[in-house]
Amino acid sequence: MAKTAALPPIVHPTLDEITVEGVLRALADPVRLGIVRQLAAADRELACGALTVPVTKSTITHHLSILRQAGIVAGRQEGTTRFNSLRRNDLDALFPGLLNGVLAAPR
Amino acid sequence: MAKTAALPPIVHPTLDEITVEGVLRALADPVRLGIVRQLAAADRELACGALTVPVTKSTITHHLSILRQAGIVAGRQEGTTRFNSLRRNDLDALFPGLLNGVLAAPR
DNA sequence: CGACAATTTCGACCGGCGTCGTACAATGGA
DNA sequence: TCCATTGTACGACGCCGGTCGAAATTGTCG
Repeated sequence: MAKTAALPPIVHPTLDEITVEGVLRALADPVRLGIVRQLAAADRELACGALTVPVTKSTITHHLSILRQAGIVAGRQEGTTRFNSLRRNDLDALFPGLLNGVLAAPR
Repeated sequence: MAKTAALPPIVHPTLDEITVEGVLRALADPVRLGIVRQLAAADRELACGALTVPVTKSTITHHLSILRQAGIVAGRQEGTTRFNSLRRNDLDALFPGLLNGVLAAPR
């Protein structure tokens, strides 16, 4: 009981808070790019643990935080699990073609 | 004397040497993004000195070098002046929509 | 030739970021 | 109730990269 009411409210930037530079900075890291690619390929929500990345969990948390702040990823809490999804619609609306161009890249 | 430049041979990556991560890293800097925007807006070659950026000349050189190595900018030497242009066609071929998305961004 | 203009190179500084390990919190089951 | 699972918070460390100033290179014009 005694809910310490401390569960971190997951905040996401609104459309007008998302900047192209923030998005580019967030994507300009191999680990984060890998995460985005996996989310795009899965085309559904993925838990942190379902991501295949060459770093420790705490680092994953850090990267997901950056991706969320940049407006690229949305997070939804369910129990002890946090599901992450691509904000594809929002990104396409703001920067048409950007995400496609990135994902279509051979490398 | 038929001038065959003994100047620094300006090297540019070929299409298959350009990586999306390199491009994203290069674009993920406000100064470089400003340079790219100016080149895109001008739609022609621009000399270093014609760029409006809040840094020193030597820093501009550094940024242009990175943009060139990333495959975003092409350089052409003429006298003491170096003209820079966007490799728009190449980028569009590799990452269709990426450049447009970036340039169309409100901010 | 000599002065000037355009840009690069070099060296140095320093702040930020990616990384890890450990400790901690919340949840759901045995 | 105890514990396993899942993820976050925090502090520390090392390195990469953006910045500058000064010196060097190259070309142009008197």
